[in-house]
Amino acid sequence: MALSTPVHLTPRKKPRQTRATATLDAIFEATIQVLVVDGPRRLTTTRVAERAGVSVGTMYQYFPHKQALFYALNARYLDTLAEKIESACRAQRGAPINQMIEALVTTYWNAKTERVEVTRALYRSVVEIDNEPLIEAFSGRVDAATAAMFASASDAAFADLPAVNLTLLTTIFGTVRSVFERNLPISEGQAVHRQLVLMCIAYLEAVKIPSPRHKDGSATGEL
Amino acid sequence: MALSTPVHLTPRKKPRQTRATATLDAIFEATIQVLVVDGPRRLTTTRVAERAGVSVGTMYQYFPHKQALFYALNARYLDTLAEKIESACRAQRGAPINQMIEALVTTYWNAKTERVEVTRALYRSVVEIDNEPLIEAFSGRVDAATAAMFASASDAAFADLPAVNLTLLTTIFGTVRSVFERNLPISEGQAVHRQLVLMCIAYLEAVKIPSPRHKDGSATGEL
DNA sequence: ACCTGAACACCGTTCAAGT
DNA sequence: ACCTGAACACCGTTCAAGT
Repeated sequence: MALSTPVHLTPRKKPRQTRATATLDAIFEATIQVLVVDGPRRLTTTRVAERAGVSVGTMYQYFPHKQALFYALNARYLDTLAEKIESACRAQRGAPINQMIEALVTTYWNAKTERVEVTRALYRSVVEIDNEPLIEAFSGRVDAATAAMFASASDAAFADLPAVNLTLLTTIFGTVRSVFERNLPISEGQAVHRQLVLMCIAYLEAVKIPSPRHKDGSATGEL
Repeated sequence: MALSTPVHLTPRKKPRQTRATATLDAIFEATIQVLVVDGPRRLTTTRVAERAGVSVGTMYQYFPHKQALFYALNARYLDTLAEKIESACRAQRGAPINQMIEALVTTYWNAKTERVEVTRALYRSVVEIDNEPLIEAFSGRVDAATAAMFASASDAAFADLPAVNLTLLTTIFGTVRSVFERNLPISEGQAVHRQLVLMCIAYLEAVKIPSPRHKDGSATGEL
């Protein structure tokens, strides 16, 4: 289930003693703090080490370079996020499609807005790393989870499920990111959140092939 | 019309001689090239200067620091992009809403995919700078242009135009960014493009207050 | 098995000197 | 009015020495 990682970005060692585990946690925590307070550009290895209460040398025992630190941080974060989405999708199996969308958007939204500064810091830290493998692994997991969910919808089917699935995910993830990038106030963010749900529902309504037990027979899927 | 810029990010001087103008152009061009070829992390001031055929000192006559270089590059880019959107919106005044959406999405899409590597490089360079003022200025211009366009639609009106407008822009911009971030192949990108148009149209259909001369009277705006 | 921190290479930035 | 490039401070990374 863990995200795959290219060799050159792998942590140098796994901690074997409790002292080492504590050190690793301290380094991660310090990285987030420095990222949030000083921003990615002023994050120096010395500063992170200082804040974590270890020497620079120690950091380099666990991470071959600064990049690897950001990489590991994002891997951790995306792993947790993918798990949340997977579990939400599992919980929605067989539900009506509108409820699925509502659950998906809200799960993602809440995960991102839970700790706004951390999310923003991570969005910005991503640029420092070659994050394609991370994004790919994350996308693969989420694609699979949501596709399975949509396929199980009680009131709709889709002529080209992969395309619909990809469009929905790209739209939802992108919209949330856009809200962060524009630094929208919470109230406007919430408005966009609600509108986004409406938008996804309207889209699905337009492209779905209604299943027999559903009354509405308005639109046919045109892909 | 130009984007406003905080003092500390302003170029130090405007070129007064033709030689200086050529130097500035060379620096911008070199920056893009290094960005595309080596990536933002390996972009050093020396390397840009070398590629531009000037000394480091010359660069620092025009830009007080590396950040300012990225900033100016993005300002230029966003200025051109805003102009394209504004002109597309002007051309659509009074048109039916579906055609507006098609034009808006396609204008933005084409501008971003015209030179894919440059777009990607700029997306990545943004993290190095404090780009909030840039995004704000750009968003302000585009918000105004699209809001005016939608308000002039021949076949629809909206109960809460600002919310609809914000949602559409956030969604379109975010989706395009997402496509780049996921590194989707062109064919899938095009598929998402088409679906995105469908999605926006379905959304507008759901929230619009139809104007009398339009035949369809299905949905009422629910904001 | 894990930690330290001085030492080295390289990059951002400056400024006295040039045309 | 514009350009040069050696010089300086600082940051990423290493490694010999410590517990």
